[in-house]
Amino acid sequence: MKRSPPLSRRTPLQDRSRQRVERILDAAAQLFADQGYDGATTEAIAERAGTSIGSVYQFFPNKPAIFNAIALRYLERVRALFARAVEPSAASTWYEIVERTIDAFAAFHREEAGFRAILLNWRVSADMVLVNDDMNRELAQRAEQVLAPFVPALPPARRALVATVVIETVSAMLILCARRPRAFEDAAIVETKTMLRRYLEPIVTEHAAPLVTARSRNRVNKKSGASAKKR
Amino acid sequence: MKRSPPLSRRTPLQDRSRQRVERILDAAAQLFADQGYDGATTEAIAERAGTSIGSVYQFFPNKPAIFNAIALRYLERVRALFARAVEPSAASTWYEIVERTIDAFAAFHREEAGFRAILLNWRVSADMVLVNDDMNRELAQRAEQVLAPFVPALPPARRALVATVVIETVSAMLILCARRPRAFEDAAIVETKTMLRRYLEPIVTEHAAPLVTARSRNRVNKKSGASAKKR
Amino acid sequence: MKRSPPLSRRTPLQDRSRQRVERILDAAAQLFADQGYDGATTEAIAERAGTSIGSVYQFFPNKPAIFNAIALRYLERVRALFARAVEPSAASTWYEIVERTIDAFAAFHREEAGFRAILLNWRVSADMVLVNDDMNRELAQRAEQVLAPFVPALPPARRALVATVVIETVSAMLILCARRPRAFEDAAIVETKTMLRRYLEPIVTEHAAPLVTARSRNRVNKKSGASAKKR
Amino acid sequence: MKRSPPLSRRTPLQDRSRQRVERILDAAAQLFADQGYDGATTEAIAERAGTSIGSVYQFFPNKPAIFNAIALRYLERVRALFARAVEPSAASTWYEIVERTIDAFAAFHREEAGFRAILLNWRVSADMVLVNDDMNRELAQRAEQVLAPFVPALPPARRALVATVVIETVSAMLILCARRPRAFEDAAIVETKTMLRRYLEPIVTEHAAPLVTARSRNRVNKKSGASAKKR
DNA sequence: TATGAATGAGACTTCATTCAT
DNA sequence: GATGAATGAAGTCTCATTCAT
Repeated sequence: MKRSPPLSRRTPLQDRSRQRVERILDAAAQLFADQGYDGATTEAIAERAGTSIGSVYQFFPNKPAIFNAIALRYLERVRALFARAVEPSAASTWYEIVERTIDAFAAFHREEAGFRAILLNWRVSADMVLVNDDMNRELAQRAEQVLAPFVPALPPARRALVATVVIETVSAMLILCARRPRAFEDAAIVETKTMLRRYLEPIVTEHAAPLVTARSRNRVNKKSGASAKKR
Repeated sequence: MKRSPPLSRRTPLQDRSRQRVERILDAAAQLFADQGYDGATTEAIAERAGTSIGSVYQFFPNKPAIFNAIALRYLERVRALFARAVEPSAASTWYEIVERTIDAFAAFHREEAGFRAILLNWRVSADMVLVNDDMNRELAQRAEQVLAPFVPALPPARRALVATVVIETVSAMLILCARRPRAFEDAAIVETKTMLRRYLEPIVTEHAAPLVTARSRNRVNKKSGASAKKR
Repeated sequence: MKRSPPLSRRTPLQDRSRQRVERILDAAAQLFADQGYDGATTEAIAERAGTSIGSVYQFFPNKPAIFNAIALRYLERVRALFARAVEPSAASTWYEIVERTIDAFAAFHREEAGFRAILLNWRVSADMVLVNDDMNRELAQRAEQVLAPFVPALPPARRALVATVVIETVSAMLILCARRPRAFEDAAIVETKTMLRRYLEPIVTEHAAPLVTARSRNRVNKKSGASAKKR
Repeated sequence: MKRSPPLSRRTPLQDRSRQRVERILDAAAQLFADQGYDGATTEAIAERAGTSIGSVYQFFPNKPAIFNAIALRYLERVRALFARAVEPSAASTWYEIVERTIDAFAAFHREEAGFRAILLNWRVSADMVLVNDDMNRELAQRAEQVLAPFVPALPPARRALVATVVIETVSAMLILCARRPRAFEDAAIVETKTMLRRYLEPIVTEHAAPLVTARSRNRVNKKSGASAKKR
């Protein structure tokens, strides 16, 4: 009897809801960036999102939950960003991957004020889950996997540590750059790349393969050596 | 009543004041460490300091000022720490200095919960000054000076950048360690030292001496070596 | 579409509406009983009624209206209850009627949690009408009529007062019993009956008949059992 | 050194606090009476008390606590009222005590709007403790003690029940009177006294003493009989 | 100067009610 | 009619800061 497609009725509603949620998150991210977490009131978030405070609380139980949702949303983008940067396109040396990844993240940090806001406003207390640390942990795990083929002879524990050091270093440098003029950023990124290249090169060379022939070892040396010379 | 010699009276008074201020800062640092900045109410700080909220406001205009004062107090200790670690005792290679400094800071981070609290609770907004960034900036400047004799041929701009990268890297790793089990810390410090050694070694080697062979001099001269010599 | 005979269509519609209203009232009564008036949200009422909040507001202009409707619904049942209890079946003495009525109401109170909820949640403010007071007022009027034949000589004003006192007393005792263990209830009802018998007996005896001889009046005064027997 | 009497400093503070608390309770009682419990906002209470909302929350953790405090304050007065009414002044018959008590409570109900507000605004939910029921329970216990000497042969359980019935009856009648014109009240009180006299008289007579001589029984009879005749 | 009661702006949150679909 | 997302007024409560004693 009520055969009219329920989806055609539901879907726009759900779409509107989703849009509303997105608008709330956008507004909150902007305000967190402009005023800091504390400075952004839930009322102001609702207003900037063009909705009512009641609607905000329909979707989020409290303010930290909004923060968490933004962080989660950025985590998705960060995952995609990372996946794209490290995807094994032809002829990628390990250092090309490192460079590409750093550049991609630098651009992301530079363009996404909301992302910087999340990184800068994270608190130990206040019900905030999934933050800086967690994001970096996940990235480090993915970096491990990317690193693995290049250093098959490296013990997993050390490999995890190396990945963590790399990720944390890049993260720290990018957060630092957010507080410095643009000119600094460019130079700092170059420097960071240099540091990581010099750090990783011996590791890759030494653990390139559990048993390597002279030929393959040479090949490896030439490869990384060449890219290293470029800078 | 106000007849007694002002000095003999003043001094104990000032002493008492100073003690009170110290007690307030100690209490606040502990509470910031335990509950976070927001979680620590001014009332709680006063109570733990064994004084009244009114007295707290006699010495500090507002809550961020307390935070800043703690940061400032730690800055003094950090300065001393750094000065001791880098002081040119006989036969110190550049790498020995780096290691000593890292070890000293690692111990400081480990033992001073209040210091960690300052680093972890710092906010962009909220009138908080002179933390993390500013401290690191100052440390970087001092590191530059320490570095200088080892790399006389390094252009000052690059030297500043290198110092900044080193300081920020160490800082980031120590903050990371604050959130990880102790076992991680030991390994991570070793790794960090390795990274910095590999990063700095070529820099020191290449810009080691003001007097170089003609060939190397030529290469150096082409690239800002002159300005380094003047100094 | 609106071609079908209005009546045949109307009736099921109205039936459905009526059912929906009943379900809403049932749900609300239960929730008022369980959570109190304030604790029962309109949303929860709609949900328990298996309908939507919008539909609730199709039938009731606001929350107090729901409360009032429940009260009204119970008033109907209370009327029927009272009517049945006092109906002049053969050989009813006035006291038998009193007892029967008390027993009937006690059972009703005991079994109808929703009814107790109405009595306990009624407020002076908040647009609540027709509860407790109004219900008791109406019952008192009916009680007057029941009482009348037994005390034809009692001035109407006093008769109204007596009826009110009786009704309010029973009402108070039953509400009290709602908060006490069952054992208390049984004893309290016996006691209440005793009190009302002793209270009413002299009244009935004294005003038994509009015209009495001096002799009969004297006789009656000595012992009121006679009047009871007469009926 | 700081020998100045601390009490002279403290006491006025405590006095002011106490006064403030009293003012808050007065204001709240008035508002509960005027607007009902829900209608009285904590803000309005603070304003009428000539203080700030913050101060209100310094003394009371939440709104129900204010209600409870008022109830408690009235409980004290009710205790005093009851104690005075029943105190064994010379030549008090049991019925004189009943009458005096009812009159005292009637006056209290009539004059204390705040007390009526408490009785009318009590809720099942909402953290309200010590209410109507509890107050009546306590009064019933005291009434038991008052009753005891007059009915030494009455089993304690029945005595408790009788006391409860009496207290609840009076309570119900006085609450009823609060909603009726003054003229009604006067008549209703007379009627209530009559009912209670008729109810209690046989009880007192029958259980006056476990073993009584003819003389003492006569005395008792004359006593209660006399007072009964007065009305 | 020390105290802590008092202040009150403003935060978060709830829920009765409306209204577009 | 039915639905339930959206609304926003209004509530309770916290806590940094002030100020009279």
